[in-house]
Amino acid sequence: MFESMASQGFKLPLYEQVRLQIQEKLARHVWDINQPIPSESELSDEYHVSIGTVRKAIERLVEDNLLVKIQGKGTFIRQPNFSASLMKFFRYRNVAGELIEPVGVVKNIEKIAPVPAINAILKLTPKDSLIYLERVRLIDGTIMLSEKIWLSYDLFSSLLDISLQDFGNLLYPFYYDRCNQLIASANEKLTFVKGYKDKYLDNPVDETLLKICRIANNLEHAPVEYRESFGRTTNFHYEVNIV
Amino acid sequence: MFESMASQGFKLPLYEQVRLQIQEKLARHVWDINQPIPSESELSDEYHVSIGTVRKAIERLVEDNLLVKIQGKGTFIRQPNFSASLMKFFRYRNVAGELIEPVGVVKNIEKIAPVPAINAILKLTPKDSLIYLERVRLIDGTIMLSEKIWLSYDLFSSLLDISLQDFGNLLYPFYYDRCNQLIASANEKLTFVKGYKDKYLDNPVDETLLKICRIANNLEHAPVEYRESFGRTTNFHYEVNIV
DNA sequence: AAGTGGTCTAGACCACTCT
DNA sequence: GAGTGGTCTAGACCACTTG
Repeated sequence: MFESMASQGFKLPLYEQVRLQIQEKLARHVWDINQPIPSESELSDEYHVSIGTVRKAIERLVEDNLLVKIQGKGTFIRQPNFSASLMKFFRYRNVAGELIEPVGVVKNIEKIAPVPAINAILKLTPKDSLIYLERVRLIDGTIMLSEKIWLSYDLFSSLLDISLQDFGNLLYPFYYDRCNQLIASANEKLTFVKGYKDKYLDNPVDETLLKICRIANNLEHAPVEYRESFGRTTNFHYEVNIV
Repeated sequence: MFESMASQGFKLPLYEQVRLQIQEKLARHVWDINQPIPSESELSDEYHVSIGTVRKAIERLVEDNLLVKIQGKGTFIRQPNFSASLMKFFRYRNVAGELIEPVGVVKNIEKIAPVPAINAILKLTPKDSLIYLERVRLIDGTIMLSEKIWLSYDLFSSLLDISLQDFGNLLYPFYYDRCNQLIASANEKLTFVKGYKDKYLDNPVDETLLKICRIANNLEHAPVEYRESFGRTTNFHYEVNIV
């Protein structure tokens, strides 16, 4: 670990250095996703640190939801579960009275010039290009939400190769599969607007609409998506756990 | 630690037993809140376990926000900070355009008979009495939110001794000081209602109102408060971090 | 200098899973 | 039985705070 001590600066604890090395290997998909990663004793041999130090490094990665330990079997790479995702907070009640996730349909995706406010939010330089995406969300075939999404062009350019109808119901799996960006956390602000007329949303002009602004972050806590959603309040349902 | 091993059942790891012992002392206010708790080596002597085991127990209590470690000084009991609390998510924009927390005024508090639905939410037996509390929240002197709050009578009976005007702007400090209940987590559901006429809220009858249902939990993760808030959407602002 | 928590080690034994 | 992670120990040295 001596070279990495030098390259990382002398202040970083050993277990943090080990953590970064493992995290880097995870990002490079060095290990088979269906097999356990090397055991703690193997890793302690590989990095020439004690097993306790490896355990502490892995402990951190488990906290960050990158790894899962299973006693007796090994330590595994966590598979993101988008269908039961923590990212899904709002639902609508359908005609049957069930709370369901609105179906998503992408209407437009294009490369656009930088927008100062958005570039600032996504912590990009003022001259970085963006991807702009329009998407609607439907309940029982009716558009309830209209979403405007901005992404870094550099990170997400491969999304432009997908034709609109090939986008599935969820976007985040595409971010993950195509662009290697796993959305791990987010900040949401809910406010209300009145007199807003949306391109896709068929709302009475005097109706109060919900506006949701989301900044979504990847595993490295870097903001990678900014989203503004305009939604009808009828049958809307938002649920969140606060800790 | 042998007696406690017997009383706790033989399955609980040592560090969990130590954690529970420390947690119990915290609940009984055994230690001065302005002084560090006994050092890790003192605790390892007291409980006859290794220092690593004490460290693991304390680690858990730090994660639960019960303790704070400061290197070189010691481990301290965490003081709840209600004014900058994690519990404050919604704000309103005042006439000056600033986002502020609405001022809270308690209008009514009384002991009431059990309500099956509420008793179920608070995980009480069907015959446990309740405390019912009505409260309004104001911005610039205008009532924007009307809150109905239900609490366990057994846990919160001492609140009945407080006269209405002595309740401060915040309720949770009273829960903590008078009833030893620290609110540590919560679940909130936001929906909308139309045609609801509130006793305190001076809203047009056709106005869409926000309805917030909150279940708030103490440090032991037990639900202790159920709250339904009806609010006007004008200038409303809700913000949450999702992890 | 003394005391605190922070890092790191080496090794023991236990509980669980697979074959 | 062999291999995995889970628990627990005993002791070393470092970094920070206070007197």
